[in-house]
Amino acid sequence: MLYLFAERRVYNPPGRLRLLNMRDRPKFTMRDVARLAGVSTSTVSAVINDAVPVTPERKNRVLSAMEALDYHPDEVARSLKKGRTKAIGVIVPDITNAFYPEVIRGLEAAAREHGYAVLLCDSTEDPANEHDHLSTLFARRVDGVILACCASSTAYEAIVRRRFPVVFVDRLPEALTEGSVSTDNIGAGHMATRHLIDLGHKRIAMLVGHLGLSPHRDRLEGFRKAMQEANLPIRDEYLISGQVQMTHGFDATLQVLNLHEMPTAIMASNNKLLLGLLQALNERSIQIPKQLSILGFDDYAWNKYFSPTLTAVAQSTNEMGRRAFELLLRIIEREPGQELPEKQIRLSAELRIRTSTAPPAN
Amino acid sequence: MLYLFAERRVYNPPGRLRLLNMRDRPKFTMRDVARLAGVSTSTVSAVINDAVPVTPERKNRVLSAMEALDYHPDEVARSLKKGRTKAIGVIVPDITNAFYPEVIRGLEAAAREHGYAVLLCDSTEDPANEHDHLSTLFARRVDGVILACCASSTAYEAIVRRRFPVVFVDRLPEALTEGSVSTDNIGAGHMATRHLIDLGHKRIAMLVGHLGLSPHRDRLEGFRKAMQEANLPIRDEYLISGQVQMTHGFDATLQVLNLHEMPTAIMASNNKLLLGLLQALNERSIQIPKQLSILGFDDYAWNKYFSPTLTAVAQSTNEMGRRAFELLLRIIEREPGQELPEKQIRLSAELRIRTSTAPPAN
DNA sequence: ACAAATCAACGAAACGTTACGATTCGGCTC
DNA sequence: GAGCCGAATCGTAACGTTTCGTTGATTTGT
Repeated sequence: MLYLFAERRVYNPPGRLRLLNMRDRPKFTMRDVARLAGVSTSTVSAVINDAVPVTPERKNRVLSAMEALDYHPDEVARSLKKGRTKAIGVIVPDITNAFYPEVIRGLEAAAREHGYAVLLCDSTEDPANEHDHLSTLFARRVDGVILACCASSTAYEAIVRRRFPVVFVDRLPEALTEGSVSTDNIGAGHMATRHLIDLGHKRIAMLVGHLGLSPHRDRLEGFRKAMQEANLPIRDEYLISGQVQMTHGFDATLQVLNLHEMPTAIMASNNKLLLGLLQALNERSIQIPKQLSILGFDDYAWNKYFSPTLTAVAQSTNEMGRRAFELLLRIIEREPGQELPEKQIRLSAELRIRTSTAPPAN
Repeated sequence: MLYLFAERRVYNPPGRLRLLNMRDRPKFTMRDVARLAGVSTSTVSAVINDAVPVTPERKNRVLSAMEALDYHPDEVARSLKKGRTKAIGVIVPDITNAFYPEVIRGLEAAAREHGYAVLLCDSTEDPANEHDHLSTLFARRVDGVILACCASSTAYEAIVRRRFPVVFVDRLPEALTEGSVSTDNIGAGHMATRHLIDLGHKRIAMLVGHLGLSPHRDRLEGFRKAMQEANLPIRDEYLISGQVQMTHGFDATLQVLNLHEMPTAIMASNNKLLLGLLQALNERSIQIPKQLSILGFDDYAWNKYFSPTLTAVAQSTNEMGRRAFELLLRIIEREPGQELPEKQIRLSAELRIRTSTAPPAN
């Protein structure tokens, strides 16, 4: 029997050279370490993964052999063998929107603490890109995905169909049954509106953003709730929905300003719409907050340096990222039967009152 | 001989079950596709990689078998076999600095066009983190690395020692011999200073940032050059260096304002220092540009909405990312002997003049 | 008509790990 | 001293691909 295996060598096609794919310096493998330490590869593996006990003497021999050869286990081979890559995919709709880098920072730190790598994808608000990214992430066998989906996303079905570990952040698909972490946007919208109502505003407009995106839909719902509670009329011409970029904020603002009864306050449902709003008001030389109060969602360092300083609803971006990863990890590691204690996590927002909101003029 | 191999089966330890590591639905492999299509796995491989010719009839059989099983090649196995992962690592010092997401967007788009995935790492300006990230990227066998290094980085030696494909972006290590893409920061500093000089400023201060970082060092050099050309004195007390965050900008500004002969203009060497500068001026109620002109590096959408609007030097962030990837790709794919036509790429910056700079008061 | 060349397809080894059954070796009990 | 046990170690198959030498079948050249 030993003979038999020895014989196998004979069938190595002769004259085949072992080609190194490394550019120059040969990389060492477990086999080299094993040879140098005078043990089997299994022992080296045992030392690396320290699951199985190894006597201290041998362990040291292996360790110093690893040291001597500057050996580092090949994660690719390990992934193939284990069926786990220790990598996750993250898809965001627009990495130049300052909101997402903050989420990513939290997420990446948490991932790294657990030895996970992050594959970053930017869908540029295009469902086709999102779909492509998802395919390549699947092909690369990531252990899970964190997804802030874009409008008309088809990702949800694709993922659920495959029962792939996923956590949605910020933007959630409708009829969600998977894990998610998001801001309590209904509460946030309510809180923001309530602030304006408390100041005495009755005619409040909102640059709603895209109704196909859950944060915007929810903030609108919060707005409606607050208005109804205060018995204030909700006027359709004050609610401008559409897209989420700066130019849309600009156009929407002009549309509102051209109404023959102008609102006394305008809220913008994200930071890019807010910039468009500011641009339009600038152009029309409208004074804030004398003529008009304004309020935004998403709060960044520079909001404090606009003139006037901007009242805004701040989200816990860093925590959102961190919690999203932690939830994903639990989903990845759970046993088949096991259910999760909490799947839909909602983070509360915080209103930061500055000088862009004030009681209305009249 | 055939016998011999047939015999091997016998030595399969009996009773060993093939464990699926998939959660539920079994994933299909090339073998399944081959069986269904009635061809060998090599033929399936040939179809997938279409390097070797395959007759149309078989090709179609394979294709429809792939379709039927919803088969997607396992990139992990492919990577192991090929010794190439089609993945690159990107290390940035601070992803919440709006500069880097813009670079990343360009980079990621270019990478995706070439089928490369991006492993994102944030070193949070800490060389120890940077070093860790580099190790895990090596272990994961990425094909190359794009690196914006942090101060006191030790990455350079580690990479050069291993002869690992790398492109530095934005922040370059000293004595660089590897590929790089960066802004012509000397030119940018010169251009910015020149603009202030042309307006009539003679006493110009600069929040220099960190002298261990090439962009800051270079912008200072540009400043010096412009001052010398104009025969203006360079006063040490007007050049405050140190760290690069907002608080440092704030402190540095106060330091300058407390001098008994104040400058008539201040430049901030990055966007975070600029925010600190604004905060300090706000606090001291100093009017811009009446009492003081200010100018920043890095230009973002919101710079247009500060009051006054901010004059700034804009960099080609997107292009920086794209070019960095393209250069890295050439390095990865080059043959051992071959040299590269251009290794150190410098992108020119653009001065955007707005209302925060004006002739000095007196 | 036959050797040589071309071509598509196949089979098996190999990439660098891990998993797991088999083996070895003390130490213990009776 | 035979028999047994557990712990440490070993050897090999397997993960899912690609690579490449080999094999027939078909075409080409003379």
